Amino acid sequence: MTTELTKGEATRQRIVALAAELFNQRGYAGCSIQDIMAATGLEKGGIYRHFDSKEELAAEAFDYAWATISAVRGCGLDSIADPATRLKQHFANFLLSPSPILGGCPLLNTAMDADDGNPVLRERVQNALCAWKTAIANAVEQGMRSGTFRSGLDSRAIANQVIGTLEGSIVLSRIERNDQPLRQAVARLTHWVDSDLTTPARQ
Amino acid sequence: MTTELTKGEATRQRIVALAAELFNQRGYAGCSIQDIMAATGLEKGGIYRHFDSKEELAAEAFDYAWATISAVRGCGLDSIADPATRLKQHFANFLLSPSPILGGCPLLNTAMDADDGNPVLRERVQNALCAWKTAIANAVEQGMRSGTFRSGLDSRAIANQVIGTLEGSIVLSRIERNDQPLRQAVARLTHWVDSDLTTPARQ
Amino acid sequence: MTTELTKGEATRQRIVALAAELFNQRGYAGCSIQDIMAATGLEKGGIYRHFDSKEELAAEAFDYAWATISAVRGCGLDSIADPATRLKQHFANFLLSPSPILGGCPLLNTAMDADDGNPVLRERVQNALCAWKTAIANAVEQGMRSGTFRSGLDSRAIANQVIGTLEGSIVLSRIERNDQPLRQAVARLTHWVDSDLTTPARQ
Amino acid sequence: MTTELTKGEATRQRIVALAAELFNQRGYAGCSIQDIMAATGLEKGGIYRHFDSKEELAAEAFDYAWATISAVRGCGLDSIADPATRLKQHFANFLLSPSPILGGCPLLNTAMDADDGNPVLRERVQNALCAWKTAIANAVEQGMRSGTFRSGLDSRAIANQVIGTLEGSIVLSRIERNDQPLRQAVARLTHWVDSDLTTPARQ
DNA sequence: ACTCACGGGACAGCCCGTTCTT
DNA sequence: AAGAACGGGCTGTCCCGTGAGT
Repeated sequence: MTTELTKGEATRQRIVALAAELFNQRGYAGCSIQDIMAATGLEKGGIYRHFDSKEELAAEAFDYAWATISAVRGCGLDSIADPATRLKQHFANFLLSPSPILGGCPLLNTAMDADDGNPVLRERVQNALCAWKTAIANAVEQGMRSGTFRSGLDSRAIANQVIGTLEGSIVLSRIERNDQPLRQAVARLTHWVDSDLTTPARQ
Repeated sequence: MTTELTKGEATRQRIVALAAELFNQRGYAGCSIQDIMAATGLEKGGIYRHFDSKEELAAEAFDYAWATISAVRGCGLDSIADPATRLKQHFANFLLSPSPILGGCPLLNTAMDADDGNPVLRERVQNALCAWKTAIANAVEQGMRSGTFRSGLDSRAIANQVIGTLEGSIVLSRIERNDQPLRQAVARLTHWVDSDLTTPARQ
Repeated sequence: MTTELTKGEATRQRIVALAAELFNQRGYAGCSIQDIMAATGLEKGGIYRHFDSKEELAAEAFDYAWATISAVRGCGLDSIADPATRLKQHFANFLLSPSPILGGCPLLNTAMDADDGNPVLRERVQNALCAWKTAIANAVEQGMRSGTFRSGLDSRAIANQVIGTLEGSIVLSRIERNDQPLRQAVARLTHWVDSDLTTPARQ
Repeated sequence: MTTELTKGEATRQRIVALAAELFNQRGYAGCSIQDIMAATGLEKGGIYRHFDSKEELAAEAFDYAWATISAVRGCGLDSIADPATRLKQHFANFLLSPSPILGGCPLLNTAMDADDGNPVLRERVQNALCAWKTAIANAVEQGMRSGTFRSGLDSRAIANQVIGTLEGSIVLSRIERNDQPLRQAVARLTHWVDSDLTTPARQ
């Protein structure tokens, strides 16, 4: 079932998709409307027809980028019943390459950008982070209920660990232009799920 | 023994210190020379007398910020002979608060900022990261030689893990405006040193 | 029939007209874009949209000023067939007051300003002077051909005399803030045409 | 008899002489202290030791330039008793070349420069003009008293004519980079003295 | 008597975000 | 949807005048 789009709506989505990439690479302040004009081939009026301000466009671009990358990171997870396997697949998905959105993780990038003086974006980042964290925590709790994971785990703390480790190693990989740190992080998190979280009996 | 400074040098250092804070909070593109003028109380001529360009100032500001925060994070480490204890003290130093440089970790912030189109800054970030990583890896290797740590460890991989986890949780703490993720990361890394790296015999 | 102008063209002409006055009063170096901003009520972006540089604006402003003042000095001349009468009317037009362009003669002022280091303006001044000189010389030659003036006159030399005398007395009038020198010059030139140039027979 | 100068006074006069040339060529606004530093080989402090401000230096420079060029224009005049001959020698002196002060006539240049916003300079220009005018008028009146000139002449008006014609043709010569207009003016003024001012009897 | 570092202030040209007119 | 128009901010430069040092 293909969604039918008006011509205007198609243009709007094209702008969002291209802007998402640019904002993710150069940051909010580092990417001008001019840059987006060049990428889309539209004139200024053609862009401002669809968005009231750069900030609004940036917010939509973040949502788009986050949805896109979340789809990759969550790829195939729904069909996995076992929480441990599901988590490990989630980690493995981070190595799918190349990243669908150039410039690293939109969550990270936008968080840095929006930390000062852009409350609209900041809130979206917080919501995205919260949703991600909840998804991981839910998996952990489901695992505890089902006996896959040993009981007594702090699911929110584990989610923090997972996300922190992944995002941190994404930064390292970006600085070094080398995905080794990320691969190591995925390997270690995977091993951690098996060795520390899973109930000894089942292992 | 106080270092004697010329008036100009004192002004220059004052500019660097204030600019470091501003750049760290708002990013390179998000912080204008005007902002630095306002912070220092100097006029433009008074700033550009000391620096040829904004980029040069930013580079020096990063060096200053990194040196400052490195001093905090490395506080008291020299007098600790045991590598395991030294690493754990290093982790604990991340919780010293408030951070001497507002706005989070300069390495992280500058990495995001300089990733595109500022090769000068980028190189400094890479060097800083490399130095940090080497320091941790050296501690690990020293520990392996002395028997404190079990042999066969990949010191560079461990350094990646440590730095990735710390930086990642700093991002989370910043997004949530809550230092809990960072505290959890420090706790987990500390526990990890004791449980995974240290030789079973000694434990 | 009014000429229809786009909004931008109207703004552009307004800038030129106001800048012409300011440049003529204060000189190229003595009049900043800020001054023109204040006079026009426009911001910098609104001015630089229409002109690539201050120099380009100054060149157009000179052309405008010269065209304006030339219109005054040439007022009514086309309908005068007799060269002697036409010349005398030309002189008399210099006393029309107040000058449509404040600050004296644009030719003089711009010549002083552009003499060093502004070849673009300098050339326009030279062209303007050349055109003026030619117009006067043509009148003299026409007069010689028609018998109004005695033959054997050096028309270029006469033009030099006329222009030199007029411009020189404009300077004196400006220094003294008193139009008496200019009035005397006009009177003397007028008498000179009648007594020295005109053929004795006709007088 | 050589005037004995302290070292400081010699430096001061050297500054004035060099500044006079520069100001005359580039104008007050177009000539910076930096330029004078380069010309004199002095540092800024070495210049400001002798003058409180650029304006004061400019005023002295004008006086120097005017005195210098007046000496040339008045060269040999004192020993000429006959006013007509003296005036004609005065005119001829304008063709002495090269001008001792580059950049044209300081009176003209400074008048243009100082017309707006530099009352100190403006007054000196007015005084210089007044003195010049008086000198010419005095010669005319002396000639009328002695019978060399026909009576009834308006000596001030004649002075205006003379000065206006000379200064105007200096401008033309400068614009065209050709001293022909000035030579023609001198020739015409000389002829004028003989034909119009001198008593017919004597001629 | 002079040097040189220093800082305040203005300026030119550029670019960006946004609106208004087609 | 295009694009002209405009307000505003920003960077880097220059210049003037001061003051500490030599």
